[in-house]
Amino acid sequence: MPPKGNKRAISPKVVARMSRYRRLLLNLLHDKTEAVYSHELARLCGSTAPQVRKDLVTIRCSGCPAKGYNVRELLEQIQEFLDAPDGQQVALVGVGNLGRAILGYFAGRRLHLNIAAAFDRDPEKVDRVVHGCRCHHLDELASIVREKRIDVAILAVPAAAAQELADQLVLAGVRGILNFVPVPLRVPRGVYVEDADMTSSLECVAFFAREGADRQRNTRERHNHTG
Amino acid sequence: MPPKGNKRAISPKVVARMSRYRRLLLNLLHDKTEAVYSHELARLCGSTAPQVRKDLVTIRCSGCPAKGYNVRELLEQIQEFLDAPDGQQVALVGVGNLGRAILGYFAGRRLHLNIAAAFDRDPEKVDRVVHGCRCHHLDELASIVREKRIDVAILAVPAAAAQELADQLVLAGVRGILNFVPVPLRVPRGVYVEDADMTSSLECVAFFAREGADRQRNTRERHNHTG
DNA sequence: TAGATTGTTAATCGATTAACAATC
DNA sequence: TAGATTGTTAATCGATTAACAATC
Repeated sequence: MPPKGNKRAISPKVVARMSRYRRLLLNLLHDKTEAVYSHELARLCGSTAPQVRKDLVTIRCSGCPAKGYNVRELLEQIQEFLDAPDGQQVALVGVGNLGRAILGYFAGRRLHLNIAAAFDRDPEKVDRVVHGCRCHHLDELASIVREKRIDVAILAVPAAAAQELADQLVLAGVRGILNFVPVPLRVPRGVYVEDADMTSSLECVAFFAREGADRQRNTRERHNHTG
Repeated sequence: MPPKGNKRAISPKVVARMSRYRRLLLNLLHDKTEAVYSHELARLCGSTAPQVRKDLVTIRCSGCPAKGYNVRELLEQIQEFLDAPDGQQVALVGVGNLGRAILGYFAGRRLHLNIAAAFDRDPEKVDRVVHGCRCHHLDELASIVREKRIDVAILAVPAAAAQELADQLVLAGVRGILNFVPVPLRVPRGVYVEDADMTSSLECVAFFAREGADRQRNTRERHNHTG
């Protein structure tokens, strides 16, 4: 029995969809579109109209039957839902091939998330600046995480070091980890881990490429009769 | 109503878990462990014993109450389930920061999946070899995909080019796409797409780091009373 | 008003979890 | 036999989907 509390629980899937709605709404705003219907948003993000409406109700957004949803209003409410008022600081742990690519990837984007520090054990990397982010030695992890009030971490280290570093991160105050290491992390309650295991994902794609199964989203396409 | 057919459908989640079991079993084999119980596997991969047993039943693996599951046998059956008999060829489309990191990541691993070719539009990258993989011009995509019998693709290109390239890939015979581009791809039925949207994942982690929600897996920890 | 959309409430679907007989 | 595990069958849970009254 989950505690439920006074608010209904938000599932990771809902948050991920919010993130996608935000991106689409930014595009629509850029195109000076003033209002959207749920079925338009659904088409743009590969979902369904009822799903979109339900998501928007979840975060107390409302539209009107005549015009749909006001893009600017919707965007503001989704931002308010997704973003911390003062932004959030992120640490990258592990500056190998993948770590550097991740830095480069996020450096280009204007997120409310800021990669405030990177960490590695390799002296070659320490004190260098990669894609605008300073790399520190792992020894400084706890102090810098505390100092910069970092509460999110991206873990991209060798498998053998993953659990130990996760423990250190949690001890230092990190409450969420995006885990690129193909190792299941054990974390205390209250800490959120999302696995981004590329090997597992690729093997899954290969399996269905071979076996020819559809994922559910494709099945839904039938309902989006547009044009 | 999904067609169901004569075999029960396999869900992506099951396949992803199989991939994780495989990795753990390889470790166990390396340690010369001969047999495992479901609860040991469950602990190692952050799942539950009934879940593991059900998964193994799904692919017709059986264990015996006295010894659990034979590691070597289990591994063989999971390999048979996951891997194509003759291997599968993969194309990487987009050799930017992320693309190169992906190449480096998979180059180190011995998978039954082989990244057979990379593609980019940039003349600077064409004909270069990155992490052991030759980079071709996008113009050659269709011919090389057909020639090398590639049926899986990793998409890591700018958002604006994603849909067009996905269309080309599908036309050339690709049946599965691992999509790192934060754009929903429209593909015909029978083509499987898995989204690996890092921005969305990171925003999700940041949200729960702030809101302090547990993911379900953490809740399950209570059942694994070990030691 | 008529047509289309919103947002709620109920129904369906699937996956996870629990319970238990069979097995070693 | 006794204790623990396997694998099945039933129950629970949550999320998605459908149905419909309210709204513009």
